[in-house]
Amino acid sequence: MNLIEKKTLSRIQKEKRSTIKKAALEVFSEYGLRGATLDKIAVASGLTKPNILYYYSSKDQIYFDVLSGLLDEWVAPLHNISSDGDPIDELLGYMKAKLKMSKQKPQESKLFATEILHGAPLTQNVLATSLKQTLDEKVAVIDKWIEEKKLEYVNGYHLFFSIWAMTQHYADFDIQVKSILNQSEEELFDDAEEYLTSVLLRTLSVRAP
Amino acid sequence: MNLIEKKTLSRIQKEKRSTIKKAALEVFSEYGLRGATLDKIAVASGLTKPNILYYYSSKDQIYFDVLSGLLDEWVAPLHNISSDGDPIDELLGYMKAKLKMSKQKPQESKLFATEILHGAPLTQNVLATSLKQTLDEKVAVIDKWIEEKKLEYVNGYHLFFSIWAMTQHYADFDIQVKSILNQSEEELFDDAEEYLTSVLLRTLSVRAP
DNA sequence: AGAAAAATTGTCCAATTGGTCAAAAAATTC
DNA sequence: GAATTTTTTGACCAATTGGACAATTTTTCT
Repeated sequence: MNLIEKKTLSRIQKEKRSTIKKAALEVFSEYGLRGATLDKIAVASGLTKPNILYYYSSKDQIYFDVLSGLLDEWVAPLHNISSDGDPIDELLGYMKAKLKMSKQKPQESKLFATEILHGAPLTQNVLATSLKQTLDEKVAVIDKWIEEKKLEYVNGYHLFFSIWAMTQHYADFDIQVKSILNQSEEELFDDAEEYLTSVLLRTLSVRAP
Repeated sequence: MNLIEKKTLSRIQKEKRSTIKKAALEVFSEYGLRGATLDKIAVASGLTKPNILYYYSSKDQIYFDVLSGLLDEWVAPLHNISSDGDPIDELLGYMKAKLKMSKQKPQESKLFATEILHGAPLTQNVLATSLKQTLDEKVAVIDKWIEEKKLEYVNGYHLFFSIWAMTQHYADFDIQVKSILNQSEEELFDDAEEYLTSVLLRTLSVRAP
């Protein structure tokens, strides 16, 4: 019986797949696709290697499944940007949601970063279609706000790029950040939020001198 | 004869090591340390595998050498920030220098990013000492500028983090950026520079509303 | 309970990989 | 130009790795 094609998964199947995915996220985010081994995933999950291969047909399949589950979650906060709201509130809220994800889900952020960094072999499709479409919509919202004089002019695409870059930096490069700042994670992210809020506020609400 | 301990390298040694490093940078930046293989480096360099191992005692040694050469280059622009100059000119200049590096040396940026992302096994020392020291100095310069009222208050550390994040994003995540924007590299980096200049100008020169 | 299906595992295999080594080839030195 | 040193390479090896598979155990269904 091919598990992949089956529609309803049993309790055990759901549990074990979830266990495997959780362990795989740990291992993949630390070592990348090629650096991760089935043995490491086996140890991390408490299962045997053949048992893992009973639930997934290959290492690549596990990687693909983990990453797929991640993509939606990663793009989700974008959908919460409402064209009806106050532009600055909406964009500040988006930044804060992204920063929160960096704090609470650094492994996911790192896995995603590694994937893109190494050429997005599995996700290039999604990036060029689904993500692009969603982002185009949100940039259109920004352009509309600008036209309605609710927002100073700003390049929408690069605005989103910079929000992604600045917020994810605290997850992806945490080692660097923490080796420079000797703070608790709480302090660090509080300072980061204060700084990013300030940057965004100034960028969005003031005409360039 | 142990090449590592020899002080003067022959012409051939210099050439071959340089060839190997160049090829290794390509391979390491695309696949990471663990994903890169000696065979790939051999093909990319046009040398045989044992010949590579004649010049470097191990794959890790090559990686270490490539990364070491990179670190200085990567931190270098920081040194050009002069406390005598105009704060905004100095920081804008720094941002532009970093953005230029992202455009011209994406492989180096990606290799560095991968290293940090995966826990900086070889560079954590340098980060915590040399980089931290240099950055501390430059943050002190910023704090001095603020005290002298030449600059509005800004968190110096997070300012640098955000400059790093925003500029390196265009190299490290180029696949994502390019799958969203269908522009030539020239246009893309021109727009990026314009946007980042605007963000930085507004961040540095205007009191938050 | 007993049959059938699903889950688990020990054992094994072929491919890849980092690295060795002795011999050959090329360059350098005298 | 012969001797010596340096460079290059083909052949090889041991370890790791992704994965196959048959046998066993556990769960599910009637």
